[in-house]
Amino acid sequence: MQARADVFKALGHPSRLAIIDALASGELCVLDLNKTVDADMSTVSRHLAVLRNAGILSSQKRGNQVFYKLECPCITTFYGCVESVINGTGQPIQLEDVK
Amino acid sequence: MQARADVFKALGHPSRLAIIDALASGELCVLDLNKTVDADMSTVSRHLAVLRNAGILSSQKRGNQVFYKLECPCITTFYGCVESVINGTGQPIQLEDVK
DNA sequence: CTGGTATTTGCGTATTTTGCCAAATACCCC
DNA sequence: GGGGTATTTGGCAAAATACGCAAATACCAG
Repeated sequence: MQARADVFKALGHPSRLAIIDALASGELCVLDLNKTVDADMSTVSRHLAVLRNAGILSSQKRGNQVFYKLECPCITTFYGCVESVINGTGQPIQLEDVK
Repeated sequence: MQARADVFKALGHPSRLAIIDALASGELCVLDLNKTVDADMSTVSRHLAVLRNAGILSSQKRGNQVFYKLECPCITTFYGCVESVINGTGQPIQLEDVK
């Protein structure tokens, strides 16, 4: 249960979701990812470490750079469900609660 | 993107996952949930608020008590994928990286 | 309205997360 | 070896989370 929570926790940051989005179309190096995330490169590197430690990404060093890859593309299939949560599909959500 | 992250963040705590598990079979009141979670009732209440604010649960007050219900049962379909992340199914995960 | 049960909220504290800078490390090319 | 690029790590401060206790609130029953 803690292990599950760790995976979700790793997904619980906008920058990390942006990284996953970027990696959905193929592997990228840190510098590439840094262009899409708008944070210090060291910060991006730490986000990548979080995702890698959770098992969501894998890394491979090639020459000068480190390439990251989505280890589990099924992650992106979550989004449909997450969107429905956000939009309140299924049941009305009290908007003042969602805020 | 922030909204997505908020949903995942809400899922990123073992007690909250336990709550979702318990609610998978039907709605329950706070006292019932408190039995399955092992934390102060006030803490459980706060976890419930987090899940509700994320749109994952809805609440309905009936008489003396408040019943919580899974708003989006598709959440539990995440688990298959999460398990595969945990187990490293799909692609080999370097264990020394996952640590 | 009084007592009792169910739930939430205020508050203080401990812990975790985030993010930057600067320094360290790794690797390539010359 | 020396310089340059790519990435990670140490250290620190700010912000967010987690959690228990006690108090507040809501509601039912008598």
